[in-house]
Amino acid sequence: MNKEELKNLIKEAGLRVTIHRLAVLLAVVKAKQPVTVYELTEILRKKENIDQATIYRNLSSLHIAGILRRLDFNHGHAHYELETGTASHQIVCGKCETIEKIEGVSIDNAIQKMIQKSKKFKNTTTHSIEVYGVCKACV
Amino acid sequence: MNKEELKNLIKEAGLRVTIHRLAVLLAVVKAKQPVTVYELTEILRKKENIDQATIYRNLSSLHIAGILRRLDFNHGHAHYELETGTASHQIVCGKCETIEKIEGVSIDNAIQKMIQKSKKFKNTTTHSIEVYGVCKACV
DNA sequence: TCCTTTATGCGAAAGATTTGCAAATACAAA
DNA sequence: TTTGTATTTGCAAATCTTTCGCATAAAGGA
Ligand SMILES: [Mn+2]
Ligand SMILES: [Mn+2]
Ligand SMILES: [Zn+2]
Ligand SMILES: [Zn+2]
Repeated sequence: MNKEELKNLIKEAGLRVTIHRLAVLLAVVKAKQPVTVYELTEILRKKENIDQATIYRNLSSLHIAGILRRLDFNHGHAHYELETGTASHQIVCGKCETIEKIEGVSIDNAIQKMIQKSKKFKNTTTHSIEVYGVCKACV
Repeated sequence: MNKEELKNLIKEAGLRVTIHRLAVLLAVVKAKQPVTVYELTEILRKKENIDQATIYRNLSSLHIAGILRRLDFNHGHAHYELETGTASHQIVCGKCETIEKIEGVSIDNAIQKMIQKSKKFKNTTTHSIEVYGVCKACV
């Protein structure tokens, strides 16, 4: 995902391509893990002169537009990552705040079964699995 | 899970069985969905004279003891349910705050694969799947 | 360039959770 | 049953996270 592609994502969502919005999106995409507002503030305040409220508003608009995914991990604060498709699988340490993203494992069958069993939902868009444990560093 | 069994859970965790702690646990267990602090406050303030801080502290101690599971659902506040085993599977509406618990779908194979792929974790304890979509009422 | 809508900065407010401290309570030992 | 000590609670204040109001600035189509 290069800068031009990200610009197009924003445009296609009907949002305006501002310096700050692009910078927020770029920072989320560059991060190796789902990134918090606190971390984004650190990253962006150095280069840009960007207000905290602007970060929150852009994360929100990009999330509503379906460009970003929001994850909480039961940390009491939000984390964001690029909404790439339908799945986001992570292992989360219950002691420290380590998160490890795991790719390449599908649970599509299980999701289909869940939708079949559901009474309130006809179909779904995305899903996330959080597997909890204690990481090697914390054992 | 009756009151005596819950008392034993608390004792086995090395915690003291106080009226408030038992009331909090009982209220969580009785709820049909993962319950929020706000809801617990409403429920418990009527019968008991219990402070908000006491609710938070008991939810925390019961969670740390492994008796309660905490779930956020990206709502910006915590929800709690009884920690029954290893899995908690929900479908969550992205518009309203509807949550539907789905039971009877296993993803143990996928979890095993995730642990195999992990570099930071040797084993794990619990997991949750949140499937996101828009519920029939919100479509 | 002009116009209208959308985005931003700033400060304040709201919502969620945690903390310090003194008083009350649980419960094991005597 | 009484006593002693560690845990729990109430209360108020603090902290952390997120949202909002409003005036100004910027985006982007006409
Ligand atoms: Mn975090
Ligand atoms: Mn909720
Ligand atoms: Zn850890
Ligand atoms: Zn809904």
